[in-house]
Amino acid sequence: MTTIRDVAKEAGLSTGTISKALSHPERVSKKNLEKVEAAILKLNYKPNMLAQKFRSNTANTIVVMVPDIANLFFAKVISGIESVAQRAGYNVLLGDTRDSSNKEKDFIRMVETRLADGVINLRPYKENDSLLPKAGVFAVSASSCEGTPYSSVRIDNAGAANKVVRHLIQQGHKRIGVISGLKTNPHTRDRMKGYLQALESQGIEFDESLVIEGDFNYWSGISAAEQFYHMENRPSAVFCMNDEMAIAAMKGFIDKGLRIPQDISITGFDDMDVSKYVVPTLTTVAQPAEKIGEKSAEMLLDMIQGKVTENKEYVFPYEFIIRESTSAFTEKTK
Amino acid sequence: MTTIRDVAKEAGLSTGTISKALSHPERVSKKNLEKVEAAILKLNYKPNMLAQKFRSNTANTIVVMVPDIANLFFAKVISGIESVAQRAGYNVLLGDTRDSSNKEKDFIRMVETRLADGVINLRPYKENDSLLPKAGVFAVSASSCEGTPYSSVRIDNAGAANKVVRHLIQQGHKRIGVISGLKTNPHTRDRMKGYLQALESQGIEFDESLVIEGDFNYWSGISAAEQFYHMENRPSAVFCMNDEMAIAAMKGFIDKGLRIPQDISITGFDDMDVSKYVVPTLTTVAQPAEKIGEKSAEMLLDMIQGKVTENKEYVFPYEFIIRESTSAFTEKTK
DNA sequence: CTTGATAAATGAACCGGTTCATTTTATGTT
DNA sequence: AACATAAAATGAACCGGTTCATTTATCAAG
Repeated sequence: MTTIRDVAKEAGLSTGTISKALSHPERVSKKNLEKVEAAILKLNYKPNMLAQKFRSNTANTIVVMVPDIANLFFAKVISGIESVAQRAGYNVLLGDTRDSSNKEKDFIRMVETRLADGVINLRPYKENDSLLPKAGVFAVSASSCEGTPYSSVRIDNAGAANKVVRHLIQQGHKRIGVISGLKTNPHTRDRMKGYLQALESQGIEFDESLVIEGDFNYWSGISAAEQFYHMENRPSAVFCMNDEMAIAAMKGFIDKGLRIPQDISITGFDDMDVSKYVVPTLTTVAQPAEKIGEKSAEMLLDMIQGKVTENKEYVFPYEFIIRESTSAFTEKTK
Repeated sequence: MTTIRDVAKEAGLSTGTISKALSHPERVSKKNLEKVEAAILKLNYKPNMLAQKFRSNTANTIVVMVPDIANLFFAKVISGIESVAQRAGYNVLLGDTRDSSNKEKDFIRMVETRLADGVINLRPYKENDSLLPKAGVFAVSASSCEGTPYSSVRIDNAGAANKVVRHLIQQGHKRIGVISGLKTNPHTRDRMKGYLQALESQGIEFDESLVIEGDFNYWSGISAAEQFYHMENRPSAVFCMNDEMAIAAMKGFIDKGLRIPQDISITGFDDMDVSKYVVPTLTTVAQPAEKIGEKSAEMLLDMIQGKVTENKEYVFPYEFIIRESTSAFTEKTK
């Protein structure tokens, strides 16, 4: 392995000059700059970045902790993070935590041990979550929820849910079912809040039996649809807390012979790509995933570079997209 | 920042002993091990991993170059890579190349500069691709195609395409359209080969006008469907080179009033999650994305650790999944 | 041709671990 | 108790960059 000393010898200069030629070429004479270049070329010298990072004590790396990369929403957020990080000369270390808090600890250790400069956490903060914040660890929570105790980027989940449900009510729906995420999930909590606010503001009484707990995955949507189908007094619309369950619910209802939206309206949350492909296309809430990623990365870099010291919260606007899966309430002929 | 020397002083031992206590505790006396532990706890010492990596000259990191993480297939492959890497104590550096070969060069530089030990490339190798292999750079191509000049993991694309098309022919279809990827894409080439082989083996003449070039994205599927729809002698089945275009084509045909599969059969490639959700569900080829990722990582680690020196090729079995979007050919009533 | 000021180059020290030849301590044997 | 041997501990050197106090070169003005 050729080192900077080899280059120095080859060029007939000192190591200090070589180093400066690489980092501050304007402070080296033209003549010597050429010599350095020639020597580097001749020896095919590649500076050892580990040595650089070690000496300068900056990893130029951020860790992104993601519960599951094979989730399109997260993948898009990461994409946004990557583009900002790359532009700033930072590397992105991927931390697939598989929802394990042990693994999260491992990744946080990376910044404690100077391997990375900061962390972006893609899973929402849970109460009593002792993981973050920690002294000396710069952290940002992307896709977070209300009340996160460190810097965070999110949309107004409650407001979005409120908007969706109000729309359904305005379309004449009175019995509006919910397929929620896990009750313990903070997003579930925020979105449920919006649902309840919407009912209340429109003077509709809350019926607990209309809420079926899912887990944000396909099969829970199928199973929830089944339960709704067999219900005595079936809801005329179902607010699903993500698109995956919404698409599953549609499939579930269709297989039972219901028509969407004529017999039952369905709404989702996230606006995954597929949501505009499915038949019928899905009414849903779009989160600017890529932008959330970009903003998170920008906020983290600002903290790392000392431009910002206190925690901040950034709330992105969401977009409510009305497509084919919802329509006005009509008295059904059974 | 507390260093190993601080710990040594606190414990009344030498740095060498501390270092050994951390890496080879069995070679340190019990008594001193306890002292070390106490000192570390007291000082809250975290070893500087950058220094470790620098000294030992092993990054324990692999770079994964991906053209686009927000693509579910890639995301799954990455997920597989991550799980293997994590288990082996390796970190995964994410390299979103956005299809730019400049960015690929940047990421390859990371292994040349000792920042990473190897590279997994998720985009297929193109002819005259001077990027890899390079001296001293361990590389594996996941999701590759025939004739990749370095270690690679892939499925038999040609064979899979052959199987799909043969199935359609056996169902009585004679005019089988193709929505291909970009002609320059190696996967397109391999799958096209399979299509041609299937036709030939069944004695059907190739009609060039039945091949419409797409780009693997949704809109190209829509546009191709439009072209097929207006064709004089429309095909009775269309082989799409990925699911996204297949789903788009279905939507395109449905919007024109065609029924699937009664009026036209559609097949995809990849078996994205959605493909079992769409109506009708899509007949397609499943690639074991996660396993491809795992295998790629295993192969790379074997190379890095010197267990394997020559290039290898691993071909995974694919799975042909027949769903609702295909049926036997029937004479249509226009 | 000095002189002074500025720009450029030098090279030793340093970052915080690991390594290994050497010394010290512990263990076992007769 | 004396000795051989093995186990444990030591600490200086090292990895390959960067940094900075110091030295040397450059150039304009007197």
